[in-house]
This record gives sequence, C-alpha cells and structure tokens, in this order.
Amino acid sequence: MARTQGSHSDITGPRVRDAALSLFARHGYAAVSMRQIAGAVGVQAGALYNYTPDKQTLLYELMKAHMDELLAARGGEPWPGDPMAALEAFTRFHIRFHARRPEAVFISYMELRNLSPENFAVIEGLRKTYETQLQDILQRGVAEGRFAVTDARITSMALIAMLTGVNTWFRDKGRLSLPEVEEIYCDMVRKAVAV
Amino acid sequence: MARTQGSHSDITGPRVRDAALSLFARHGYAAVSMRQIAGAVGVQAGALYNYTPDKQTLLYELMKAHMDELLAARGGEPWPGDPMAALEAFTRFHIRFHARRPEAVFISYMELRNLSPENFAVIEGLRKTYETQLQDILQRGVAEGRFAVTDARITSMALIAMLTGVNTWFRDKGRLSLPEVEEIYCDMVRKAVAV
DNA sequence: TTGATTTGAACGTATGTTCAGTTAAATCTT
DNA sequence: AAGATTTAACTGAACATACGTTCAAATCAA
Repeated sequence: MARTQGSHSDITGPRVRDAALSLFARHGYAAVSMRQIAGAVGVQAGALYNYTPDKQTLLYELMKAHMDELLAARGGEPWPGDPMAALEAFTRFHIRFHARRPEAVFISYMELRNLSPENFAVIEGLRKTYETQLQDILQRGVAEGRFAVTDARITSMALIAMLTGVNTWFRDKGRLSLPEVEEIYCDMVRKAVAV
Repeated sequence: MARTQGSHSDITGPRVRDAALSLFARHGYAAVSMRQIAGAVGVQAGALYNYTPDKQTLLYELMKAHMDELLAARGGEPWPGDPMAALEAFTRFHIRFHARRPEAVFISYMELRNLSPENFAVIEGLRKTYETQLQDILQRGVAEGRFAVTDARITSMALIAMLTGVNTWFRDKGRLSLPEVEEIYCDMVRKAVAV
C-alpha cells in the first residue's frame, strides 16, 4: 500500500506541524525523532520531507509562527495613552495570549539553543521587538512621573519573566480562572512599578 | 596508550560532573552524548561508567546536588522575624545564589522532563520545599497585616519566576553589578506585596 | 602482586535524510 | 462520459553515522 486513502498536502502539512509542536513540547526537540513525528501523523518518515527541508527548519518555523502570531495579536490590541492603563492592557494580553498556547510558548523558551545562528537571530529579534513594547510603556510612565522604575530594561524583563511564569502552573480547570489570575498579576505589576 | 598519566578516581569524578554540567547546560541533555562528555574530560566513553551507572543518573545527580546546595545554603541564612526583612533576605539570597551557578540553574529548570518519574519526584519535592519557604514568609506577612497578597502560593511562584529570570540576562561584567541588581529587584518585590 | 582505573572494540539499535518506485487524485483529450 | 496522462503524495528500503552501554584486556599506583 503506497498511500493512505484521502490524504492531501493541505491536511498533512498542518498535521505535521501540530504533531511536531506537541512532541517537541513534551520531550524536547533533540529527544524527538522524525519517525516519531511521522508516526503521530500516520505517515512514513520520508513523507515529512514534503513539508519541511529538515528537522531544524521544522523547529524554526514553529517558533517563527508563534512569534509572528504574538506580535500580530499585540498589534491588534488597544494602546491606551495612559501609562498605567497601557501597562495593565499589556499584562492582561500577555497572560491571556500565552495561557492559550502552552506548547508553543514552552518550545519558544526552551529550544532557542537548538536553532542555527541565523534562525536564532531572527527569533531573538522578534522577541526583542515584543519586549521593547513593554519597555516603552515603562519609560513613558517614568517620563510622566507615574512610575518609579530605575531601569526600564531590567524591569521589563523582570515583569515578562513573572508573567510568562504563569504557564508553568496554570491549568484550564485549576483552582483559579484566567480572569482571576489576570487580576492577581495586574495588582502585582501595578504596585511593583507605582511611585 | 592505555591511560593518560596521573589520573585518579577522586579527580576524574568531579571532572566528569563538571563536563556534564557544562555540556548539558550549553546543548541540552538529549543533545549531548557520553562520548562528548568523555572527550571533554580527556577519557574514553567507557570510563564514565566508573562514575555513573548511566546517563540519566548523571543528570539526576547534578540536579540533586544543586537542590541540596540550594536548601543547605538557604538554611544557613538568617531568618528575620519581621516579614518584610525576611522577604528582602530571601530575595537577595535567591539572586545571589542563582547568579553564581548559571549552568546548574539552567539545567535544573530545563531538563526536568528528561528525568525518570522517580527522579523527577525527588527534585520536584526539593523545589517545593524551597518555594514553600517563600510562601510561608508571605503568609506570615499577610497574617500580620503587613502584606497585601490574595494568594500566597501564586504570588510565591510569580516572585520566584521573576527572580530566577535574572539568570537569562545577568552577566558578571555587564552594565549592572550584582548588588545593583539585588537593589532593583528588592524594590519591586517589596512594593509588589506591600499593603 | 593486588586492586583500581582506563582503553578499545564491539553490541544492537536508532538517527536524519535520500530516493526510486508506487499509488491515488486532478487534469486533459476525445 | 470515459479513457489517457500528468502531477502530487507517500512508501519502504537504504545510506552513513551516531547512540548508550558492556567487557575483556591493558595499564598504572600502591
């Protein structure tokens, strides 16, 4: 039997990416073989090379897609002029966006070292773009005398680390709902930078 | 040539662990081979099995040693009765301890999924022990009306995530000294939980 | 000479990737 | 509508290389 019936490129492609995302997140890029990914899709290993030139590019494209989505989603959000309102909007957006994509987030933070130098540079650039948005909010708040922040760059990284940490414990049917989590973190963020 | 001159068990053992720590941190557990570790030590792969029963145990023992050191060091620190002073002591201790061991920290946070279930349970237990210490400080502060924290468990994880995040950017000869970093984070932590 | 330490080769298995050959669907021809 | 042809998708086997681990033999320190 040479081909499972009814399978097409436009359906197998996404399935390859989904399987890779899920397996990379669970076991790590280096620990997952192309044969495992193929098995999850229900196909032989050779068939994967219709959808990616190699394993490394498969990882890169998952991370690239995640970062693109992140920046696009952020771009579609409101940007309040008031620094504190902008900070709160950023906080809620970050928690909400990341909580909904635990696997992509996990990969994007854990597998950076498995990217080739060129691919790494691209992802790192996108990450910096995102981080700079928070940094700008903080700087504006400082300029307007609303925030007490001695180093906007360090503070932005500290806050992002805190917010992304939600993903290590948050579960959809856990003790706290996402809005409750948002509220707790918003409180902390607001107070942490307030004058 | 059968043996490099002057090598002994009590010198090779630590060298194996050092090489493994450094290589695991740089490339990840799954991506590092026993032959690479042996090469870094200057020995053949087979010789490693005088110092570890297998690769998995080598990883586990690195993480176990790190967590034991963490808890022992923390146990040797002063425990101020005043909640705010205790929180500040914890914050400074955490930053200082972790900044000095970037490789062990990196491994302990990234390679949890490569532990066998039994080994994972041990490490996770130690991590929880540490985290509970911060949680207790927060709870005491709440009980004494000094902290405004709605959920001590979530807050403790948020703060630890923020503090551990220092390791992603801190470099010894960077723009900021460690005491300066401590100061910035202490300010944020204090304000974030204050009433 | 004894006992600890290391070598070097071998074990079976797995890896990422390639590719000629096979199959099914899409398109074209009549 | 039916048959012929083209194209895209996939298989299955093979490639060279690497993996973790074992172990008899060799080497060195005491």
